Amino acid sequence: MTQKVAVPPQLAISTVIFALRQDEQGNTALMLPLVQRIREPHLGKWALPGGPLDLTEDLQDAAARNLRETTGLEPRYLEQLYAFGDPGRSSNQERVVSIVYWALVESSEADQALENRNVQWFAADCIPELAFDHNLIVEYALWRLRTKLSYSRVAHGFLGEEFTLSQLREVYEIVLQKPLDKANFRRTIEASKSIVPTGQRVAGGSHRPPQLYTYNKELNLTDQGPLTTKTFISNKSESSQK
Amino acid sequence: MTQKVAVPPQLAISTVIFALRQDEQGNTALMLPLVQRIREPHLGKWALPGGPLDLTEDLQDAAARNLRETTGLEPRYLEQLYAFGDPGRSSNQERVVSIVYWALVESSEADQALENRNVQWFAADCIPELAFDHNLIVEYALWRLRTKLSYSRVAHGFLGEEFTLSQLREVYEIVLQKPLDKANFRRTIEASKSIVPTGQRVAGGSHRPPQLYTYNKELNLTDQGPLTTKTFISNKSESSQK
DNA sequence: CGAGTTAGCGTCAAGTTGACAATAAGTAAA
DNA sequence: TTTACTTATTGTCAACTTGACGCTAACTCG
Repeated sequence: MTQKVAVPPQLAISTVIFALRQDEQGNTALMLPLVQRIREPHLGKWALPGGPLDLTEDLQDAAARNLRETTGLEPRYLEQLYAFGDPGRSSNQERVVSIVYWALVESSEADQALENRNVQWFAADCIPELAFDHNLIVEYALWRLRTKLSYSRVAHGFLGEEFTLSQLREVYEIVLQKPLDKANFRRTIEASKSIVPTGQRVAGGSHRPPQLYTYNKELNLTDQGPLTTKTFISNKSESSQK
Repeated sequence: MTQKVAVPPQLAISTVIFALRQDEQGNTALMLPLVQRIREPHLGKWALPGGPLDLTEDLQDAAARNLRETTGLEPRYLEQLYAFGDPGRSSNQERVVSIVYWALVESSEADQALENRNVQWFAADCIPELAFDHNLIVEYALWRLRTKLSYSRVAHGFLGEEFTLSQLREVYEIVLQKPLDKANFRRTIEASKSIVPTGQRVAGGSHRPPQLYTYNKELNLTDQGPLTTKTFISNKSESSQK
């Protein structure tokens, strides 16, 4: 085997950012932002946002910064996905180990996210050929999102502070790509105690006004990794006020 | 904030190795090997086996090597756990990001594992104060093992090629620390299709001879990380013959 | 006021789960 | 050889969960 490298493995952080957003046809779809590479290797190809790790920066902070820098948004949910480190996944000149995070951002904000020649949003089920092993990474992140949605309560990462059951169900339907029974969905969610009615209703629709709910902050969702890792489910109140 | 480091973050691999083994009282217990640190920082404390990443080595291979070097054993199951990278988790002099794997080794072999002044096995529920953040890591690995045992079929990582349902149930009972109903356990496992009867029985006990089973190799257990990562459920036939 | 629309509740059958009783098939003692 | 004992394996039943689906509630709009 040839000695390919003279420098130690590089460490990088990348982030798979999910949001529900309008696609070209105006339908709400699960989408993610990609950046176009402006240098070799893989110049010109689309890739996950990411970059090297700052020397004194926490891994998760780096992922959040990363997200902020490419989209201008704050994560509502952020969790480590996996560390990818195959030799040769980057190029033969250098070895890069990427610690990848996945994030959810609020849909209402995602529509105003940065977008330009270098940053573009793609529908999750319609991703072009990406640089490096990023197609694999996106696949895995998608799988994790879908799996986690089913057994955990991460869906509110897409929503604002308050939402109706229908909105919540819509999130599930779009992400899982299948229709859910209204009544059973309500039953399941209510049994999980993960939401609390605010007492307010949404007037204005030409139908019975729905209850508004908030997420139950008492409840510790499920694992987001080891416990010391700071829990990253932001509330509106923590970040900037509208 | 002070500039603490002059060199880039170091990359290390560590492994949490689980086996069922006889403890001092002769009971079978969930145990793991630790190594004593022979240099600063944390000189003298117990720590997870691990070391720096070889330049051209796959992450998972490094974990397996690691395991082999400290215990002399081959992993029967190996999966990435998490990447730990808090600045300051190692020392103020250097920053180390550890990619941690967890492994299962076969119980029958684990009893013959290497053990000396530098390597010692500890009961999982009785771990001393460890170096770095390794107590946290062990806690998390334990949580993952227990969770995964319940919804996935990793238990055979502790067993040989053939085993009886009682042996399998004993693995569950020891790891989950609670008794399980014989009949219901059988029903659940059989429904999962994860085991296949070999047709052979174990004679010799003063009771009805039990069936022997093998794991169903057709079945892809569950996620061990992204799909390209080589699946690491070794069969006896792959490694050395007894 | 009636039509249209979504919200929210109720019901039922099928499937799953936990507790536990009953039978099977060996070995060892009487 | 028969009986006692032990674990294996099968069976049953009630409680709970899940999916399918219908019905009523409460709005707006024409």
